[in-house]
Amino acid sequence: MVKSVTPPLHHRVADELRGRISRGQLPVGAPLPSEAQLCEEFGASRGTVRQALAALRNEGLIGGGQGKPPVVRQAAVAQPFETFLSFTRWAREMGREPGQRTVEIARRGASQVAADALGLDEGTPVIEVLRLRLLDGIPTMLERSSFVERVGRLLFDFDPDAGSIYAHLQDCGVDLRAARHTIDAIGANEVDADLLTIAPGAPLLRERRRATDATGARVEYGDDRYRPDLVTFTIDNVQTGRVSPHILKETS
Amino acid sequence: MVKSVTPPLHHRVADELRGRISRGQLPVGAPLPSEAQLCEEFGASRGTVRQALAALRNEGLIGGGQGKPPVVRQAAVAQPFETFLSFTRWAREMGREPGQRTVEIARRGASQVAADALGLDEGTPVIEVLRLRLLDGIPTMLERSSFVERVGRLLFDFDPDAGSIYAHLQDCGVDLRAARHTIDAIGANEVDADLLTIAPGAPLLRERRRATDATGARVEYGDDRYRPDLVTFTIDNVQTGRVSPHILKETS
DNA sequence: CGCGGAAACTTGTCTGAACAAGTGCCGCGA
DNA sequence: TCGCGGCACTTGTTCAGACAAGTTTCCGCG
Repeated sequence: MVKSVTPPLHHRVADELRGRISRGQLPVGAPLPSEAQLCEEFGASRGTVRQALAALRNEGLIGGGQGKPPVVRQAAVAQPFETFLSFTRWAREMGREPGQRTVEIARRGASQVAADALGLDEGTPVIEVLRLRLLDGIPTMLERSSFVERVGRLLFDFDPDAGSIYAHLQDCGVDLRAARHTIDAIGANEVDADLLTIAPGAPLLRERRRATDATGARVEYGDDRYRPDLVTFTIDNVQTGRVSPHILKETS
Repeated sequence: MVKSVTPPLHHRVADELRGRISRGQLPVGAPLPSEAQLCEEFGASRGTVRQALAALRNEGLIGGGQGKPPVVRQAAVAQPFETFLSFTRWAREMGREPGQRTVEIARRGASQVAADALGLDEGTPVIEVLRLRLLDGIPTMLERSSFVERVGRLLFDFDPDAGSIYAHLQDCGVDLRAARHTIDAIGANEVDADLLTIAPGAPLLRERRRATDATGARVEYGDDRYRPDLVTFTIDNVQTGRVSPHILKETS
């Protein structure tokens, strides 16, 4: 039984506007309808409409100043967040062909490290996924994920070789909101070396990830190991101005 | 004549709360005062307080769900730009004692890699600096920098063991403005291993840097190699919101 | 003592209103 | 014709109130 409630009005307004922008109905640079017009169109009060506009502003979709109607800024924003979350999407954006092979998916007691990162007791059941990621057929990254049971459960009725785990979770109503990534280097162990077709002990670029949902509850602990000759991380910094540092993964 | 207007109330509320969080007055995990309490404290209406809380929420500073008071998610963070630029300042902010030993400072023809990064011809004179950086006396990072001659020249009337090269350049009117950092992993070579007191071939976390001044001219190419057991990079991502991801270096 | 449920409390959503502040345009006057 | 003032329109800020929905607390009943 799916609980099917109509989403809040300000969400519907925001979604509708997002849709018009992404459909090109509101082209880049075009001014949005005034708040008063939106109020009338959606039968909402101004506060509600402003709430929707604030959301779009946050996403960088619209900009504009006082006295002037808001203006469409850009159609598709590649959130840096996605960069780390969806290997599939990232690869395609780079013009490479993503591939993957699920080595293992299992329900077992959390390891010391994973339990610690998820705030669980060691041995609490979690769902572990071990996937080998390919770029144009070349083994590129090894992904070890531990999901808390509440979320990982959703993965058993899903073919992990089909596509993005995150996209599937999103569809199931899990909304990954924030993540903390820790980047370091580590030597390849026997398993790493075997799957990534490199020598044991070879340096790997490691990204460990702790993802949380909207409530701040920890949902996933991940350990991704990249071949540093194939993937690097890039950060752009600007001292003055308010350009946000951009994080990119790049292939070489 | 400075136009001194009092900022909007919801900004003042948000700033005050941000301050309490970064001062540790509201520790991580602690619940914020309820909206009603904040209304009374600031003499604001609930709408205004909610506007302030919404700002903090999409900065990722607070989280929480309906029915529960919002919870402090993470403390405020340092300026990401400085993080990569000044080892000295970063170390002190971490409460560690920075140290350094200048292994070499020389004027010589640029290597292939450095020339490429600086947009020079191979063999064009550059100033190269090789410094070993210490944390609490422990060799932690090996820094190889190549400065274009115009800037590097300023380094000869400066004691590189005294403190920050960047601070000195800033004093000399060189205005480092932007940088692109590329992060990967690499095995330690003989020199690295010797200076960092690790085994040859051990994995190192490498950050390569291309810094430009205000005019966009390339000024420095750097290759920093960190012991991954001592230093990691951390990136915080929040999905909604236009908030810049924060990049941190952390010691372990 | 334990458990269920009601009550109190908290945040989420929405409305309607008012004033301030910034922008753009139109028309009047020089 | 040109310039400038003012008006109409827009967004920004703030308030007060109402109901919905989720959480916590606590009391009374078994």
